[in-house]
Amino acid sequence: MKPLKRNYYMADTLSIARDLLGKYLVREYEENYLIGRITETEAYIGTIDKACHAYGGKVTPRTQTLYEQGGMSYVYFIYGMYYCMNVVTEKKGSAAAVLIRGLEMVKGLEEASMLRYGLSCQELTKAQIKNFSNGPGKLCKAMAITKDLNTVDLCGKEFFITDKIKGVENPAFEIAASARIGIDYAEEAKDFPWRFYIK
DNA sequence: CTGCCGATTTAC
DNA sequence: TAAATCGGCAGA
Repeated sequence: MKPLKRNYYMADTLSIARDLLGKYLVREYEENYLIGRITETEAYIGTIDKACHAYGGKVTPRTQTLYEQGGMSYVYFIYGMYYCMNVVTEKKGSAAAVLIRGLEMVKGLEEASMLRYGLSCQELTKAQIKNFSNGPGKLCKAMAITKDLNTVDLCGKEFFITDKIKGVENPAFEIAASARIGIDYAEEAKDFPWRFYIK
């Protein structure tokens, strides 16, 4: 497994958000690998986007990570109980990122199932399987992604994204776009078609 | 220090 | 449809 390199993340944020679909988020966790295929993303671009935490150049302890160079992780805590994981994009000083909103687990199922539901994967209902990691908070729970993984360099070996996993097929897919979820407060930005997902 | 709000999820 | 649950942030 070869992590995507730094230059991959220094590009245009919308292009990266689309291109991350079908790639694999890899997390080394207690001697195992938890791996999920990315199925849904959203772009956030501070300069022009009222939904971005760093809109208008806002700097706070939390948003500092968004100004890092592309390829860093941005993990934040939300609604008192969930984490969301982003990939920081563009050059240092530019606040932009891609939120990972959906995964299809391809490795580490048993461990992920314990993390997500406290159950062995054999015990899961159809509904639980369907809802396993199809949301930003859910996938962070399934992969044990917490604030400890904020501002981690995804060009490292323990937590990264790659385009191929040995023994795992890369199915063809079509990309769809839509408005982003859960940002009704963001005025004109709420309609930007910056959500991308595999049909 | 106080009070409101949130890039969500789940239960009712 | 609404509760859960608490850190982040702005304003006093």
